[in-house]
Amino acid sequence: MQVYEELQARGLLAQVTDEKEIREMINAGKATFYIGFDPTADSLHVGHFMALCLMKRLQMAGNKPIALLGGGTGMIGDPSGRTDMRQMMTKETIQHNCECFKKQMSRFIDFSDGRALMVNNADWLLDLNYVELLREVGPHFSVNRMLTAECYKQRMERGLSFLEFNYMIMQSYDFYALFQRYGCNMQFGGDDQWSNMLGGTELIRRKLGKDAYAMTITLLLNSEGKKMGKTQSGAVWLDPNKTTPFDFYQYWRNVADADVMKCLRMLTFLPLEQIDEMDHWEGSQLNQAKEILAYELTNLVHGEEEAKKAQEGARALFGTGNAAEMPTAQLTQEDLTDGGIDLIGALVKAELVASRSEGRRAIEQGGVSVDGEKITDIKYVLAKDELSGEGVVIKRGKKKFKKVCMK
RNA sequence: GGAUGGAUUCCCGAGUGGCCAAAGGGGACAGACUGUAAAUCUGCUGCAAAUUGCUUCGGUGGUUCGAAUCCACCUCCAUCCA
Repeated sequence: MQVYEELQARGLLAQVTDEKEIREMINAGKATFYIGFDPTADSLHVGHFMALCLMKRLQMAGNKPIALLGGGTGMIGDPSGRTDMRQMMTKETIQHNCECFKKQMSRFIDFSDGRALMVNNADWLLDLNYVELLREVGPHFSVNRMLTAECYKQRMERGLSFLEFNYMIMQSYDFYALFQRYGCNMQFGGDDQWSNMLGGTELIRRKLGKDAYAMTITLLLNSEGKKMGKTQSGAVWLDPNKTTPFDFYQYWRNVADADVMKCLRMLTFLPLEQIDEMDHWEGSQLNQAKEILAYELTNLVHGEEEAKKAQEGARALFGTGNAAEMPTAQLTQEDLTDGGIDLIGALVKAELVASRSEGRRAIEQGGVSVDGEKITDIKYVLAKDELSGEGVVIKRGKKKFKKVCMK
């Protein structure tokens, strides 16, 4: 099975400009393609991860990837699919974020010996002269048409600033610039980028009379139609300091039944035959599939060692097993009063609850246990000698827990 | 620039002088049931030294015994006109 067919079988492809041409080109390994990453945060998240995987798959098939950092487009902010305006970021933040992205990307993509490129659109966008740019590309964009673009739809109701309206033009200009500089003839991106990407192929055709292609990846939505990779507290990050490998593992371990197979197909590098075998699994057997999914992804993002640790820790908590790899919170002498700490305080210190009020509620509702024993007394105190050595395991709800011990 | 409407807690949204930490819904969290799933039911959802106290209703000042609510100014947003 060739790469295009594989992408298709995995359900990754959403829209393409010219199926036949693209299929031939990437199967033959002749494409130079780019994917843009706007530095909106100091870590990549799951959405980016999908794009990186795609990049890797295509690189393995002999195509040449260009990772484009949006140091310039980040100055504007992509309004696609958003209902509110993005916070404007300072140049320093953008610079910092670009550095972080760079480090993380190098883990996935082989940039050695020119097998892949990493460029920053700040290099050409920031020096553009307004009037020159207007004369150069302005005539090729129809405002009427831009306004009908899907990516602006939501914003037509709530307001769209001129700044953001220009995002499409910047992205189009990127493609045009990359085409000329590096012979980049294809652009990939999330499906929400479709109209922005078409802007680029259009511009290249009008300016240079040449063909360029665009292809989008299906957005990873759960069965409720929401973007996956988001939790109530924000995105699931690839940076272990922002989302611990254990939490990362748990996120995937906990996906809904309806979403497991889709995630395995779209996100992992497991052979399709193996995934197809799991396809008929049902009921509680799906838990195995979830474990595989969680392990595979944690392995890809954080490495084998972390993946194993996370799996161990999870098994220890939910079944019987070695508790050695549990996330731990350490207390210092200062946290203690009269040689102990009250349970509410310990919950707060271990970051299992956000405030003492929340901790109190959790205990009152029977959601807290210490070393497997449910505690309903809000005045419960942990003595110092309980905490020394191995410490105790405090569990809040079904899935949140921490080992608490003295430093 | 002009006219009108608006800004309330995580989100939507009621409240137009004391009965308001603020209805209702969503989400989140916890419990029951389960398979670390979904659905359902129940509880809960500002903070704390917790039958009480403190801080919240875009911002600043004012009126009042008392302000989310009234007044003034400011900021931002939407719609229409230019």
